Amino acid sequence: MATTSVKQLRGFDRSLPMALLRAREAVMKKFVPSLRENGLSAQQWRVIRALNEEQGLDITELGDRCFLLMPSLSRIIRNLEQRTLIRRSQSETDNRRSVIALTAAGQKLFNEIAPVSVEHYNGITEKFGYGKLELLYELLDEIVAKIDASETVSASQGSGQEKI
Amino acid sequence: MATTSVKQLRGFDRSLPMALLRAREAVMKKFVPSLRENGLSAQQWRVIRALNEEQGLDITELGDRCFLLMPSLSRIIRNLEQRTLIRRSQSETDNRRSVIALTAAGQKLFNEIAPVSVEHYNGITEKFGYGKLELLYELLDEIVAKIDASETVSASQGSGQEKI
DNA sequence: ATTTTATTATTAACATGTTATGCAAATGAA
DNA sequence: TTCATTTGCATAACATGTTAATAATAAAAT
Repeated sequence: MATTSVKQLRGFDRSLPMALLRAREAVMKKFVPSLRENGLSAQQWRVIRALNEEQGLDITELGDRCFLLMPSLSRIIRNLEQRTLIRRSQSETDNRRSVIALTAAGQKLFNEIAPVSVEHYNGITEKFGYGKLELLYELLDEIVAKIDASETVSASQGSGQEKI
Repeated sequence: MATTSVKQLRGFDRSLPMALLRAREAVMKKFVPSLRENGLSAQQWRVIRALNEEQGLDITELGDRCFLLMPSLSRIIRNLEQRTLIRRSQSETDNRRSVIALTAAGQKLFNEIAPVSVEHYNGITEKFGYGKLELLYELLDEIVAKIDASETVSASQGSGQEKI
């Protein structure tokens, strides 16, 4: 089994990015079609979900929470606004900021889809086991933390950005 | 902290797809820039890596190994072929198939990048711990297996799809 | 042999990922 | 205030993700 020779580049079966990608695909495989039936992409759903958790977020904050880059989010916001699932208004304290909120239609769509999402995740929890799922979350959080820590050398030192 | 009410839709911090996505981003964050310096995307690198492992793959097989869909792969192949990093020839037993191989230039590029990749993954292994990394692989493999198993009810029966 | 079906690969069309650029508004330094 | 810098957001340009449609070849069925 463990014929992987040390210090060699691992095969795809043991590539961490590929393993993470495969797991993500497996988890989403069942849910994406049900989103499509409602005319939403997975990313659009993330935005609606974030706005359901908290209304009136600006676009930068929304990007952080949904893990979307600004250019993608900018297009998604435009799309959802045209479909009147969200509403965009101007911040009163900062004229650069847009403030986003769900419309009634957007809220309604969320309420329709959310139960299916809950059921889906419950199914995965049941199949995989609650304990293992929690362990997986812990490991994922930890690997992110360790990697982030190792590159945040100081942020006040000059050693963070030079040599662009 | 753990105010997540049961049977509710989890917040983003406890969404499995998001956790997997974040982990993947963290792992790749350091490596993608070094690929870009060599004019390659992560996906193009996957293709080159797969061809280094085994030459003469057809495009379908390449897609399976690199976890890329045919349309994406079709464009990537065209791109890499134009840059003469790969060579495309016709299968002699099946006129539909293309057979792909690395050119000398492609092989050279692989040899230049591979050590950096090895070093990167060694760094992650060191930071995160070998045991934990193996545990993470196991959990990821297992969740994929469990999910796949649950949807492969029989494939001949009709009871595999309804009630999404 | 002819028809049907399945496989291989491409292209179309649209959404998103990603880096670079641009611009307007806010902030800070002089 | 004036000027430089930063921040918030949009757009450009190109690569990829994704579903659907298409063309060519192969395999199977009749």
